[in-house]
Amino acid sequence: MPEISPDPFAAQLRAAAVKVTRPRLRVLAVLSRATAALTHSELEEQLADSPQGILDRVTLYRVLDSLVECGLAQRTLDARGVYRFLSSSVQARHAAHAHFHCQRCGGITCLEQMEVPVADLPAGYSARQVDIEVRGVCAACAPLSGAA
Amino acid sequence: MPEISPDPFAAQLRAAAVKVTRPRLRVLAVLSRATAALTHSELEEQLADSPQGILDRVTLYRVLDSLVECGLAQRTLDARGVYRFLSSSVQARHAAHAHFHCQRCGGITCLEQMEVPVADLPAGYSARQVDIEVRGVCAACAPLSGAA
DNA sequence: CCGCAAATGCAACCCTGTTGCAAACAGGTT
DNA sequence: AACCTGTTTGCAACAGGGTTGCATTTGCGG
Repeated sequence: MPEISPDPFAAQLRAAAVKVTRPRLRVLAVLSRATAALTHSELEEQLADSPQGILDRVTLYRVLDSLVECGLAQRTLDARGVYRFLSSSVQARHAAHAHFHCQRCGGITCLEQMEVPVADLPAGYSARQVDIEVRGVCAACAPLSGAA
Repeated sequence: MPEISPDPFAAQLRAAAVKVTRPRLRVLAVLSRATAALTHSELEEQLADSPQGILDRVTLYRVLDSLVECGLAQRTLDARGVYRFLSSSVQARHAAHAHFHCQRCGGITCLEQMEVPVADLPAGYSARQVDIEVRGVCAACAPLSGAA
């Protein structure tokens, strides 16, 4: 009987007012150990390798949904259109700023110094996130940029 | 015998050095009539409604691939991770302004009124285009977004 | 200890995008 | 005009990500 277990993940779940369940604890553990955003299948693999064995695909989706909904995780789309999940604590270190995409080398650079404008939206719209993508040619590629 | 047909889309295809085929003409026509980027299934629907009837799903994908490859269309990912296609001529009119991506329906709206900040770049970098993507919930989806 | 809502697990499904292959076609050649 | 060849089309089947329905289990407050 774990009355108030010392588990920090359980505490996070309680603080977020969601039930403390084994699948949620397992997912939270993997997510907060990760250094980058993981796809559903990457999470599934890592969970399967754990001593507790596989976690149902659908359950994993639903656990992720609940974690996103209660703010403990974030969901983003990667360049292939696949969802990636990130624990919010990890995300906090990588906040909202502009990115530069070099059209020549494909590299992505963070533009920490560029200020993010306030979204000016039509009535009824609500913004959750503003992404700025500047496309052009980076310093390394500038000398070569004659050929498109 | 269409030596040089008056069809402007055929001319575009010839200029791009790809064969002039009925499916390509049909897709180009729909794309250049569109005011926003369309998904594959939206295109499929619009084509099915035309007098020429349905166009094969796979053919549509391949036609879009060829149009993207020859530069007559552009492909982007929407907020749901679904490809959207835009004729390049439409894209030209849509250059530097912000877009709103609804996270619920995936729709993309132009935010004409939102000013685009000047890119503040490190030395050596040059910007060609600044994309602003505001993510959130659009007016149509707002009423539904509580019951996530 | 009970009860109930929430969460889990399983099976089946949908949708987007791809691959393989035979038949049809575009467009230059004779 | 008929021919030839590489491209394109259409069909069927597949793959992977993500979702839905439903019966069973479980967290947790009473």
